[in-house]
Amino acid sequence: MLLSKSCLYGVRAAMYMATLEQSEYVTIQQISEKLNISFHFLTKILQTLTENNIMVSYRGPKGGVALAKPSKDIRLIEIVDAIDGTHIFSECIFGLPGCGNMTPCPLHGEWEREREKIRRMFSDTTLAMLADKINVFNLRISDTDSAPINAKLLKSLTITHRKRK
Amino acid sequence: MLLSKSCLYGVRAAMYMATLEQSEYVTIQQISEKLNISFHFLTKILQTLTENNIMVSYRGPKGGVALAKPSKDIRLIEIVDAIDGTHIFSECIFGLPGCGNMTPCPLHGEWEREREKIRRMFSDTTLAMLADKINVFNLRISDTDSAPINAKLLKSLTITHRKRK
DNA sequence: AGCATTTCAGACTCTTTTATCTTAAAATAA
DNA sequence: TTATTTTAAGATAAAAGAGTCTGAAATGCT
Repeated sequence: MLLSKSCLYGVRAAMYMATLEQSEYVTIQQISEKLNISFHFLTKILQTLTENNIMVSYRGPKGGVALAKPSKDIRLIEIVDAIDGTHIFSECIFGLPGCGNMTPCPLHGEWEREREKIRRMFSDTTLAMLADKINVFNLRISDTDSAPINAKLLKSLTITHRKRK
Repeated sequence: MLLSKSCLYGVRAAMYMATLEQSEYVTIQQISEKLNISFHFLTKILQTLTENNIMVSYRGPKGGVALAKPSKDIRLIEIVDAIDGTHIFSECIFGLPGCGNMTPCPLHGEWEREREKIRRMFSDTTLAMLADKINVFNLRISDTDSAPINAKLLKSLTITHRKRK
């Protein structure tokens, strides 16, 4: 698994909040129920995101968490970096410490290119983009509800979105 | 980490054996010392590879393990599939079960493309190719010995190898 | 002020992965 | 046969990841 479970939960929570697109606080309880994630576990994860200024939190009644910035200004890579760390995208594919341009492993160059593409995928994607897709196509974000969609329609969007870059 | 430690160790051991390119058995003891991997742990990993017909083993004096086929006929993907399983390259990036073309997650299309490229990287690479690189450029395969190389020279090889496809 | 609500902080448990240790089994050579 | 070398197999231990629980701190409401 490329991303840890904590990271996946954090991303999914952030996507959910982006789909609401409201300036009010949402309780972690609500998010955990909607996404079918353990409340206490999610609490810990979202704490990390508030520490990293991706979310803001407020205690007490009417409290909860909210995105710290408009969803169009939050990129997936910020969340991944905050929770799983930046090393994912600098690590040797064979786990060799010190693998780099000067002392490369046999697949260093190839993997460097691939992991850079993945990183770009994460940094090219904003929460707003994801939220749009989720709303327009009723895409799945939880592991419980299924959301059968118009696959052909989605494909066309995906390609368009790619070409724009 | 994309690949488990077991998988990394298995790949490194296979690469090492490919650099020797001899038809005789190599003891796991020797491999573990050369690559600085726990002997008993490596033994278990290589057992998996013999079960999957990637290596053959022989007990007793003069025994050890050997590649089951010429190194040019063994592709990296075989080792990865044998140890970490094939699910790596079919998994949803957000870990959502059932994510697919009919019920996709918001990044399904993008990730499907990337993971397919990674899989291709593994299936395009044979042990012989890796062994060649290691021998010619004295590349590192262990975490102990460092092997400073001619970076510019390597880069040219890497690009050539890419263009051939 | 007192109470209910909600995040925060830390300790704790459970599970999986990683690693080690011990003994058995197989093959070889003397 | 017997000693030796080596993989096979299983039990156990350590570390990391995933998840749970409890109490404290902050906030709003009555």
